[in-house]
Amino acid sequence: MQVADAEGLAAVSMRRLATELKVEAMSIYHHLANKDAILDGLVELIAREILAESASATVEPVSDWRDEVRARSLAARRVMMRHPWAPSLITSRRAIPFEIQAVFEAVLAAMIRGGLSYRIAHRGMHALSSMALGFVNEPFSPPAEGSSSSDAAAEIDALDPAMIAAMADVFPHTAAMVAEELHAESDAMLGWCDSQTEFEFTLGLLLDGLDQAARSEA
Amino acid sequence: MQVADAEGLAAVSMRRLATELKVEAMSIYHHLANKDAILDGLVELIAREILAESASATVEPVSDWRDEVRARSLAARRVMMRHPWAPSLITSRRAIPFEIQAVFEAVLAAMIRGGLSYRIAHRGMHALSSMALGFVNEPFSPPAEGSSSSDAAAEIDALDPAMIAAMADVFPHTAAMVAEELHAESDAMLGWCDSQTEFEFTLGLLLDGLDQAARSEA
DNA sequence: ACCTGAACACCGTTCAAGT
DNA sequence: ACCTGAACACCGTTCAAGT
Repeated sequence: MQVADAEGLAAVSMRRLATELKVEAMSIYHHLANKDAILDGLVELIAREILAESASATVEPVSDWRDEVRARSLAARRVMMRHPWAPSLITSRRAIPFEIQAVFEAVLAAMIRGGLSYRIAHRGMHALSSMALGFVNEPFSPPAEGSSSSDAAAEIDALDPAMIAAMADVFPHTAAMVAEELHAESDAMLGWCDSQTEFEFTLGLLLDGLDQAARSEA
Repeated sequence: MQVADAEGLAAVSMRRLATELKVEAMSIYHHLANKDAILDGLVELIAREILAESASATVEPVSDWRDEVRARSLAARRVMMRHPWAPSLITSRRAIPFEIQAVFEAVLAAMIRGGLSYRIAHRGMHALSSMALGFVNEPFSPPAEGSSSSDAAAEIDALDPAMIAAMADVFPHTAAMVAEELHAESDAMLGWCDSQTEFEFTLGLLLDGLDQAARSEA
């Protein structure tokens, strides 16, 4: 992380990391599978930093859900600004890592506590994360590039009810949202997130909001 | 572009491109300065494709500015979906390329024709492009990473009135927006785009819109 | 003017060999 | 169990040499 912050993510190489650790590059492979493990670790550090940074947002019981979501969004942004390489790294990972999922769960929980339906909250999650990260992978459908047929099988497995039930303990709101949206969906073939619908929803929110801002300005 | 679409941007290497052209890798350097020129070319192709794709959006004189902006946003999205490597490539470029600037100008023009102030339109541009691309560089302040002091000088030069006047012929609305925002700004030291303000504005738009969607649902 | 081969300084990763 | 050196198949780029 120090190397990435100082010289960019491109400077983070196995050989560079090795010299930083005063060891040969090949020694690292005795402790970590490959470079992907290091990148996963970086994402994990970012997620933990976001949770720590947003700890202040959860102290007092808030009246308006927007206050907590706003505070958490701004906290995430502060972390991203400290580590400008983070957004593109996170979005480039094939699946959403566990730790990032935990960040999402916290925001989702705030929305649900605020009385939003899972449907609206789901769309809100897409809107907020696209603002902070750009295009974001769906939690359970990583088509990514170079996805082999075995990966496709893994996607389908990840959507089965047993998997969702197992997740309910750790991320209750996320699991509930997935379950409800899956149930409502008639054609689950396209994946439970219809990105096109999410995009158009966010677009409508922004356009209507801008229009209103323009009117209240005049 | 064919290689990038088929195998991802990582597959686009000088050596690979050379074999594709049935030539040695080093020959390319007699025609192009370096790999950056190839990446610039890819961005240029994407921008042209967006303009072609949104051509249909500009045919009829529209009553509501939101219709044209929506059509252009969806056109841009269709192009991005065809070339999933494009958003991260575009955002990773240090400055906004001329051709992408032309795409922005067209959207901005639609907003201004619709009666939006430059201030609201400016914020709208940030909101829309962060949705489509994630964090986006400011057109005249590419801090990027590894920016040398000479780059910093170039930034300041790009903001001088002569530069803005020269741009007015090509991108009139963009130039007008920059001029007006620069004038309004008391402390131009921080750059004419205050990213924090833009972020909070978009965030507020989304939160208020979600709240309204939740209320109208109930 | 255009192309090429060898070379340099890098990558991630494997594998047999050391302690 | 942990580390290492050599090696393999890649990068972008330079430079002197070819036609």
